[in-house]
Amino acid sequence: MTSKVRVRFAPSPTGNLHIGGARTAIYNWAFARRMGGSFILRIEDTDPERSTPENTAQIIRSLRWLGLNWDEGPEVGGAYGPYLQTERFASYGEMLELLKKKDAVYPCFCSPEQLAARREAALASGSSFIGYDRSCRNLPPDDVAERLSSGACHTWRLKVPLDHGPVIFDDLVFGETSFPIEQLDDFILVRSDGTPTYNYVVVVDDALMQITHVIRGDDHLSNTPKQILVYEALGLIPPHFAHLSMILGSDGKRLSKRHGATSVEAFADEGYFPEALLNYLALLGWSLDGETTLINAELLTENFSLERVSKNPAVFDETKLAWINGVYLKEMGASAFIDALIPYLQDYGFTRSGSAADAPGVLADVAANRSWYEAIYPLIAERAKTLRDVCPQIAYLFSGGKVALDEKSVEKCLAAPGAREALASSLELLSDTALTWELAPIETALRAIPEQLGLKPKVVFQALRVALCGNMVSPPLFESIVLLSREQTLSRIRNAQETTSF
RNA sequence: GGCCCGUUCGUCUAGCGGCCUAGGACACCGCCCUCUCAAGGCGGAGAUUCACGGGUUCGAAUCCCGUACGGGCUACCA
Repeated sequence: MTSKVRVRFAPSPTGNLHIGGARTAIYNWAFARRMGGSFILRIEDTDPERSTPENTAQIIRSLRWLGLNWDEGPEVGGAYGPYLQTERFASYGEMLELLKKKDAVYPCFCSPEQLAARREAALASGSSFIGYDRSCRNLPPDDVAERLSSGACHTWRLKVPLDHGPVIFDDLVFGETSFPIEQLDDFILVRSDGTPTYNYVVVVDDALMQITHVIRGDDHLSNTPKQILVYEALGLIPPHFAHLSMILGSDGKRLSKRHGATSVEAFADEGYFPEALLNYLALLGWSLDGETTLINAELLTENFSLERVSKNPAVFDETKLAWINGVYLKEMGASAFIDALIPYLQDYGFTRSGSAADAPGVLADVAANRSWYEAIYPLIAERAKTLRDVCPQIAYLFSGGKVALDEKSVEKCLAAPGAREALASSLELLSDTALTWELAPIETALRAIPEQLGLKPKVVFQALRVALCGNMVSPPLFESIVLLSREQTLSRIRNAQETTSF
């Protein structure tokens, strides 16, 4: 086949975009870009009960957030539209007429109750085949015509060619796969209410949109032979298929809400970067070479290949995602970091003027104190995995002249022998207005204290840390002092002295 | 029940007949660095030798057949 590659991602908007769907979308996109083909987004919204426009909008937002772009689909249009299945009903009807003309389908008048009863009976009798028994397949033509004209309730079923032989296709991930024809029943194409079923619409849409490669979850592997039969009934050549194995939770079961965050949106809210999620998902089930753990969109789209997609299901490991996210955090730079952090600062209500009622908005505060905010970045970049991690760690920078002291830390560091002297000396040195409020002079001055007092550096600095940051664990001390300003630093030391005086 | 698919360190994976006494990454442990925590550097443990059992072959994690386990389909859901 020499025609241009055309692939699609076809989510059904019955919820938000999940990790599994996101990975399928990424692989389709990467494959299209790698092959110089087209990536198409099609919304499968034929289930009116569960599909909503909100979900569609949400899915599109998540795909965009991930950095994916499509050549055809909602929002961008294209020559093979519409791209919402609910707007494509006419073609399903036309194709049904074609199938009727080819005598490839027949009406079935069995009721759902009858079918269920027969299925149960078949199951109970130990029969290996529990599909439709084809009782309407050979009804006398006159009878059929009569029932049809009298408006009898009926579905349309595919007339599976009995002499077909096994349905064989070469899956681009799983290799040659074969299904015995006896296992395939005359499944329903069009329901009694006139709506088409999934295995029918997906074929019509993919055919009409001239999709060349169907890349989707392997829960569809067993549906593939049915769809191939529809292609054949229509007189069409089926596309290539590539099935992707599932993503599992840590317990080895299919990933679901039970496992915590599973939607792309949830990860975005947690403060994961799109580049990091894309990176992680790209390598969850596909590998560049077995060595590469960090990959960006460019490298991915230059090298993606279906041959290197893994057949095994993969367990989703948020710890590794977090590690990757940390790498991106460390590399993004102060400016981008602060921009990304703003929503979280707003969440916590952090501004330089503390929680005063007349505090300016976070946006204005950041704009007015840009360099101060950017100075936070080197303090935190190595200590946080996600943006949401950041705020608790930098809360002490936003509490003004006072900081809440952690009890345990006070006990361990402020109540320790030498702590009082350390605070007193620090207060004295830092009060000296001759001391320039910059990192080097501050650090030089404070580093002299341990020797002067005959104390271990650790004792002195931990006491000061607790006094200033409220906790024995914090970002670097001297840098924090610079950010806190002389006024706040002195105030916090005095405050700590009061707490510890006895 | 039937059909289909899968099975390499805890996890993601490399491996497509000899380079494997199985490599990388995350996680884990230790040491170094150090004002704490991280980060970083160095090292370690970790796969009863590649689910198990048979073959094929001079030679198998790699090919074939069974078994076990897991998953999917078997809907007038998608």
